[in-house]
Order: sequence, then C-alpha cells, then structure tokens
Amino acid sequence: MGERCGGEEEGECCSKGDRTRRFSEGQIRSLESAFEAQTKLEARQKQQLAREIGLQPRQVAIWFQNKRARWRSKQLDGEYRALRADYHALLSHFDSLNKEKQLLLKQRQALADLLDKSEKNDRDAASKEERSRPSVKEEPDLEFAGCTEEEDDKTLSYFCEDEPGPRAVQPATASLPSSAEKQLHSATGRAAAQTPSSNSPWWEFWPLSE
DNA sequence: CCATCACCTCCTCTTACATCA
DNA sequence: GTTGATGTAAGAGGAGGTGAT
Repeated sequence: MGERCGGEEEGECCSKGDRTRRFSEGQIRSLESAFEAQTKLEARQKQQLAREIGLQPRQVAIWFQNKRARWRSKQLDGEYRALRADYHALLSHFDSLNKEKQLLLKQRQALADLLDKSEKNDRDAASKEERSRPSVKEEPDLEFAGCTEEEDDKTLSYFCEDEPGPRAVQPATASLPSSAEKQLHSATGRAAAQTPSSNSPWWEFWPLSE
C-alpha cells in the first residue's frame, strides 16, 4: 500500500500542475539538515517540519523517501568503487607474485638439473675409486636415499616431497659449487610453498582477467 | 490463541516535468 | 529553438508491521 492522498496526512494532494515545482532553497536546506540528523522521521517530527517549512507532511515524507533512495544509491556506488579499487590492487599484487613464482620455478629447475649432474659425477668418481681398490667396502657416511635425515638444509626435505624432482641428494660432501648451493638455499626456501602438486593452491585458479 | 482485515509506512520502479549543456 | 541527459517531485503498487475484531 502506498502513501495515498488522504492517508496519514491531513493535507490534500498536490495538483498535477504542482507536480514538479521545485522546493525552495530554504526548504531544501531544512530538509537536508533534518535528514543529516536522522534518515527517517517520526510522524510528529514530520508534521512539525512540514509546518515549519510550509509543505504538506506528505511532501516531506516523499522527499525523505526519495532522499533515502538517492542516498543508498550513492552509498552503493561508493562501495562499488572501493571494492573495485581493492580488486585491482589485489590483482596487481597477484600478478607480481605470479611472475615471481614463475621465476623461482625456473631457478628451481635449473638447480635441480645442476644437482642431477653433480650427483652423476659423484657416482662416476665413486665407481672409479671402487674399481681402483676393490677389497675395501665402506658404508656411506649418511643415508639419504630415504630422506630420513633431519637436516636443517630444507633442500633435502623439499625435494623429498611429492615432487617430480630429484629424490636422493648427496650430503655436503657432494661437489655442489658453493654459489649453486647458495642459490638452491635461497630459491628452495621461498619456493617450497609452491609445489604444483595435485592439491594446487588457490592462486592456480585465480582468474587473470576481469 | 488464531485468522482476518484495515491501516500505515517503507521500498522500488516509473512518470512527468524542469533545467542545463 | 531543438534535443538529449540529468535531476527531482510525485504516483503506483507490493511487502511487511500493527492493532482491532
């Protein structure tokens, strides 16, 4: 049910000719300040305000209704803009993180290749040595094949997760060049959380465009 | 207690007109 | 002077709350 003429207010309907007559600046000022105080008026307040500014209570009620609608629309617009700005900032951050991720994955692959090569060299050297003195049989210093050692080198545990990369890594005795080792430490330390396994992280599915 | 009705207020959408570039 | 965009007062109708019966 609408606010019909003759309903809550005692005033008569505005004639059609009055329909779009703008309110005076003073009336608008009073209405605006009342709206700032409260966006909904009690019946008595409405009557009083209407009397003060020379309008029908129904006109005051309608002005408040329209004002609330415009106000909400403005609020929504502001919220939308803020959310859109947040989204774009987040998207930009995501892009830079994604680039960094790709770079780290490349580095990881390069270092894994390097480790493979180094491991192969070690094996070749060991078998040569074995052949030169066949009577002596030694246990290796450490058992790495199962990755059971509690090393503080994260490299070991990292490559032993469900990764397609190398599984058995020789200990510090391996002939890994020191610079490569440093790179490996820094690279794996940050890339460890980005294993492209079956349970991929959320950002794998993040849409890259709006 | 409940169902129904009348009345009121609010909301949303729309209309009619005014104003401005 | 005309026209399209925009703003605004008000109409129309639906939804929900409330009190009386």
